[in-house]
Amino acid sequence: MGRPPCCDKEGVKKGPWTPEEDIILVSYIQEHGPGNWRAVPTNTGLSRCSKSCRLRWTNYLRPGIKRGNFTEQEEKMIIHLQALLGNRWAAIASYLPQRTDNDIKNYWNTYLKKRLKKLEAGSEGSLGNVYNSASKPIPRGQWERRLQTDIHMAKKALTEALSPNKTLSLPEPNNNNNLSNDLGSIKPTTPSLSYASSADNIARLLKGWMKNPPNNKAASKSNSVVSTQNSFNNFGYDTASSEGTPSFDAKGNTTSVELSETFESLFGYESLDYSSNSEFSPSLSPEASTLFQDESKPGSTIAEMPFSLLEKWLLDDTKISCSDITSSGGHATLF
DNA sequence: AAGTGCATCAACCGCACCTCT
DNA sequence: CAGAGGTGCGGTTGATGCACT
Repeated sequence: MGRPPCCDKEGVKKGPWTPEEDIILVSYIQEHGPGNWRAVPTNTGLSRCSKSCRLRWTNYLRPGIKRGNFTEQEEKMIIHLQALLGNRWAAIASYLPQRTDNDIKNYWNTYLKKRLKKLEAGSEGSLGNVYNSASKPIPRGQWERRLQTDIHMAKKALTEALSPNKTLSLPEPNNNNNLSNDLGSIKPTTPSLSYASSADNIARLLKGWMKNPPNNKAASKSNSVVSTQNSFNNFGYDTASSEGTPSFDAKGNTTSVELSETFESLFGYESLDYSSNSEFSPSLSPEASTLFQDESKPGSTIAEMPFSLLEKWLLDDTKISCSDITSSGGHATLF
């Protein structure tokens, strides 16, 4: 017996979302919160598939999303994480605040993959810098070995971080900047700004829409959320109390592990430039928060999820010794 | 200026997983 | 335990814009 489609194909609108649809969707979510997507088209009157609504929200309308212009640090992170995790874009996105898996996937497929290919082909690209701060071209084998070493270092650090005698700091929501800078300690993060910045994000979108009337494609992309930006403060995410107060924190679990900075330090990155964007502070993206704490799963906590994830990762790989890594012929086939 | 090819990215599709009954 | 429904994820597509000729 075949499964019925998530939505009947007839009467379901496809294609780009209009600002009006965005407004409707955002208003609804504002009122009811994300989730129960099945009910969204019914309750809003949108002629959209529930999946389409969810996608639109998570990839575009959701507050706290940073779009375009990947920084060099983000680029490096993506490359490292892709090597570590493979094409698990959602997982990768969880380490890149503000970025959606779709965004990262697109960026990888359209840009990074090609550059890496070029690199592999022997041509020098700036990506060579990822593994060579001196910006010198490095032979493939060399940078791959270097990658392997980085991976090993990351794992080692994580192992230390997760070891019983190394306590993770689980800061108060507003205290997340005051974390150990110990290389091995994994910085917990709060999902804070994600939703906290929602109003700002939406305001930005709105600005764009104002500048580009709805008949313009770009306008239809962003904007929308006009009348709702202020009310995001009551979004159920408590963006108002915002000053970074995690909205997801309703359950009192703000102890997610932020690996991004761990990776940064592990790989010698400079800090991601959150400071350049006052809206941002290091934290998990909503994506990450979703990964680590499903809103619909009361039992799970931010604290638990990343640990199990990391533990699994470590356990899966503790068999791979450093020597294995460095002598494996230089291929990042860890999984 | 017009035509063509390429790049980008939002959105769709299908599968897998999870939860509930 | 099994089946159904809901959600999430990754791969892929298609529309659009841009660059080049």
